[in-house]
Amino acid sequence: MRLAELSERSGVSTATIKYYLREGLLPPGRRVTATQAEYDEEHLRRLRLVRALIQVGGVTVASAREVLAALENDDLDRHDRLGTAVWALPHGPAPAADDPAAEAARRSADELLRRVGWSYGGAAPAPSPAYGMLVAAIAALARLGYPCGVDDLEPYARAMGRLAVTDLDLVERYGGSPDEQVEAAVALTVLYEPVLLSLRRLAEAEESRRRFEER
Amino acid sequence: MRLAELSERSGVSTATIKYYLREGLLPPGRRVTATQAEYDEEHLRRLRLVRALIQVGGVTVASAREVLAALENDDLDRHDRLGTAVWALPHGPAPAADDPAAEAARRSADELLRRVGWSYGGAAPAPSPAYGMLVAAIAALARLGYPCGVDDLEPYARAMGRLAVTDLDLVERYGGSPDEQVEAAVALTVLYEPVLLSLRRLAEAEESRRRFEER
DNA sequence: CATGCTTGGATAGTGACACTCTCCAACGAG
DNA sequence: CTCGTTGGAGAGTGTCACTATCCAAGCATG
Repeated sequence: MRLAELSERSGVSTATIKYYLREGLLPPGRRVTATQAEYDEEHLRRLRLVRALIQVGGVTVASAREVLAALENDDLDRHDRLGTAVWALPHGPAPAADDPAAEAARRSADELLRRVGWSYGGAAPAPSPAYGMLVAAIAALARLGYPCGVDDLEPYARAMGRLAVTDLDLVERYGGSPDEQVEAAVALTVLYEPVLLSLRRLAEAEESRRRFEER
Repeated sequence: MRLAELSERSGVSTATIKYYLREGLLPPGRRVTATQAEYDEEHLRRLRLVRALIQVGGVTVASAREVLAALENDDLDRHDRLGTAVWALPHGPAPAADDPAAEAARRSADELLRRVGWSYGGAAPAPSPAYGMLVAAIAALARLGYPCGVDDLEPYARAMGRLAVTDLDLVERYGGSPDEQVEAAVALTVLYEPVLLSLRRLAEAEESRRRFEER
């Protein structure tokens, strides 16, 4: 199909598709003549994934490029490809090393991860960016004086541990080749984030109504 | 304290504090002379909350202003103030009404909320922005062909329902006046989001290692 | 073949956003 | 008195995700 049809079927403007091509988020089409190119279903699928990452997942163009590159790296096994892709997802700046609140937060995080038995934290050779994100969030909570001790955090960690099992069950049930499974795992990681956050807000509204509403 | 001291104790530059004052995120200080103003602990606390919302929670300045305004609206009870504040939190654009994927997603979302017994969904007089966020995310998943049926989503909703109870337990244990509790509820809603997401990514890495790592 | 529309590629521009810089008059410590 | 500091206001900066404009090369039709 031509660029115009790719645009029509994806709902993305031709200008934006050209931008993605330039930025390397989409592989170039098969050149037919000097000024025309042909795109296929794979391009459409990839384009939809890019849109979902950027619009729904809030991933930046630069991060999306890294994520997609990791997905296509045939040198890695499934676990490492998934790890590398998730590594590239956006995460706030790592907390400063000299901040006392960050230092305490780091200790809380380490103790939490030890309790639930996860690696990839501060003790790992290369802690995941998600670990830095966790430390920054705990430090911010502590600075504001809100409860964020290990006992407070543990139920959240256990809940996420259970959900991760559900996540990967979905991925395996989704089936497909290992390549497709890795792509599915990344897509589900990112796209289920707004699902989780919106469900949590709805659940909190419900619970707040039960506890606080005055009639 | 002077602006400079407020800056020092919060770690926010004076230029940025002036910007927040201009934008109405921070109430003006008590004017001492024509060119000097005095700030107190309440300003410091508010400033830290603003920073946490913006930097850790990823809330925009405009949204933060609305959230803070809702917190101070004395006309509402606790539940409504919390609801209004959470209402103002950022959420993607609501899905188009004429999109068939969005329409199917809306039906899934409605069925899901019916199953777990929550209001504030599509059937409510004014559905929460979180509902729109949920529909948009489900629609994106469906367009990509990933599993997002009601049965797939239900465990996530139930998990978030349980966490919401934990959230509000934290708020009530935190104590303080109703005003402070509402502020705590908003802060915990926003600041626990990165905690949840980072824990989920760490948990997925762990689960992926268990299932996929080749040795 | 002439005409006029479409296509893909390159370049520069736009608008939103969160700051950040510059200037200025009024303090106030030495 | 002087000279650095303070708070306020407006303009400027850097980033980011597009988006509008050009242009030359097709292709479709008379």
